[in-house]
Amino acid sequence: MPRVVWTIHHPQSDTGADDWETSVCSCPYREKAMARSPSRRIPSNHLLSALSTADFTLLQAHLIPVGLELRRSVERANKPIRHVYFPEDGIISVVAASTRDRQSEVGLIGREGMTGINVVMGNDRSPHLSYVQVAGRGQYMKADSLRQAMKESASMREYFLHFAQAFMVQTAHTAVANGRANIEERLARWLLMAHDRLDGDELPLTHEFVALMLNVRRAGVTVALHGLNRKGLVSAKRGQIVVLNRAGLETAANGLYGIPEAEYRRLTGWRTKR
Amino acid sequence: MPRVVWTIHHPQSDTGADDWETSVCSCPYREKAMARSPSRRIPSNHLLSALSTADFTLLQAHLIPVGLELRRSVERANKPIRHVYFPEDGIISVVAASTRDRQSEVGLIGREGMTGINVVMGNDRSPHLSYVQVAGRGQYMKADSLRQAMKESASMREYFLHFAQAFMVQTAHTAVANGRANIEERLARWLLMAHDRLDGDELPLTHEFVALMLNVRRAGVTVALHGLNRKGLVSAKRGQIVVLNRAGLETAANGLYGIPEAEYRRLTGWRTKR
DNA sequence: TTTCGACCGTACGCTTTCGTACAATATTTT
DNA sequence: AAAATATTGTACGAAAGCGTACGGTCGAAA
Repeated sequence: MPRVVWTIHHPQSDTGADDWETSVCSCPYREKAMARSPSRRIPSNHLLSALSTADFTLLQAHLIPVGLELRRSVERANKPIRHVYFPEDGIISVVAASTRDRQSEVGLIGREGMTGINVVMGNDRSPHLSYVQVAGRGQYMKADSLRQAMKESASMREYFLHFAQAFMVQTAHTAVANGRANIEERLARWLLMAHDRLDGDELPLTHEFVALMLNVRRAGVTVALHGLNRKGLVSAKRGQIVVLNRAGLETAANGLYGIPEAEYRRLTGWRTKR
Repeated sequence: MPRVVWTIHHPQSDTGADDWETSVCSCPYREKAMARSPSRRIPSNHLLSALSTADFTLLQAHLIPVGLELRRSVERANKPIRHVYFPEDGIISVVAASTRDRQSEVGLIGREGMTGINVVMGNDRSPHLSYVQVAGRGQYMKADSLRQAMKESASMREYFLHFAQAFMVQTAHTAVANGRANIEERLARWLLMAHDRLDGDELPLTHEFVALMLNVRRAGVTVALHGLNRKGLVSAKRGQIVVLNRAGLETAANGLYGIPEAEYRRLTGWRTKR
């Protein structure tokens, strides 16, 4: 396998965090929260928008809008976690590294969640690393502030723990996918997960990049993508994959997509795209 | 793939739970606990033995010794969890099922831990199932009693959450192993994990059985086992695999073994065999 | 002691994926 | 506009693993 190429072209990485305030979240939790407190400025991160007003207030002063630039390192392996991120657009991926050249994505976090699960679970580090894989924007805050807020609010702590549980299920299904699915199935699953976490249907992804995520050859992704294309499920331009038919992709994922998503729904109220 | 054959021969399954009181745990945590309260009857489950006397007292009255018979179902997918188990010998495995015939082991629990992580995390169910994969013995209690105890003791709750975190790391590395390792490497990893959780060096496992765990052909296990045998790391009889050289197996696992184990150590104090 | 089923060793053709390579095209830089 | 670079399409032999099958052996039950 060739060395990882990190100078990947990502059109989205230019946009920065300028327009984060104008973004729209159609999830019903937001409407409810709006009704509770119309003046409250609610970020489109699902966890933040679903918090009660009281809980959100505990966090509000600590949250800082931030652009998630491609490759920004969010957590390092076995180093103290200083900040946690609540993405609103873009993807942060969690990677387990057994050796330096044997890394593998084990989970993916976007607008449905947060980084720093270990902080939520009462710890300060983990052997995984995570970094921004698709540029976007979000909010972040000091890990210590989060700890303080969770100490003050049991409901917040419980809610974030629910998210952690759903994330565990995602990781488990990554293991299943790696063990028992072919490239096309895994690609379908990954595209759906990315689609859920990004604005629009056009995903700014190169084949090389997706290959990294799936731990397969770049050429393998190209071929699998042609397969999905032939079925009319996606179209592809240079550096871009367009989702045309979500339902079809779910079929193509052959049971690998859906169970973790149902857990996100059940435990945190987050709905994926339809 | 032929339908799962569950009538596997397991010598150990006869022994039942008769001798659980006589088993010895050499972990230093036990010694310490003994010193604190010499009359306290400490199970050889690591989590239980490492609890403070006060915390253990909260659980003690609820714990019931139990034989873990092969195939006993411990948790069902999406069904309320009624009991949690603290194994002392034997292996319980956690399985994610994307479809009925596409199951995959995502984690493995023995004397270092407990089932019911979801209960610890404030929930009552999970989409995974778990059942006894290698017969043994342990203690179990009602999930509600555990909830009550955790409500009364923050330190217990935190400690069990630490275990849950280490378990997450194990799951993540299962994903890595499934994605990037060959059969022999995965076999070495799995044997080490099983060895850590069972008494003695003789593991009562058939090839068919290990193949189920690793999601590979039975014949693939046979061949891989010969590879390890040729290197002098294991020997094998009918229905039994004997670990001869742990250090060698760790080398053979090629980086796939060790990181989760270090987390168990760091977060819960559990030491694997040497 | 014999019988029978569980378990293990081995083989063969097939499929998937890999590693690698090279050319063609799109985009950015000079 | 030309050059450099990034990205994609495609190909080919090699390797790993699969599905399947069959015979041999061990151990438990009759």
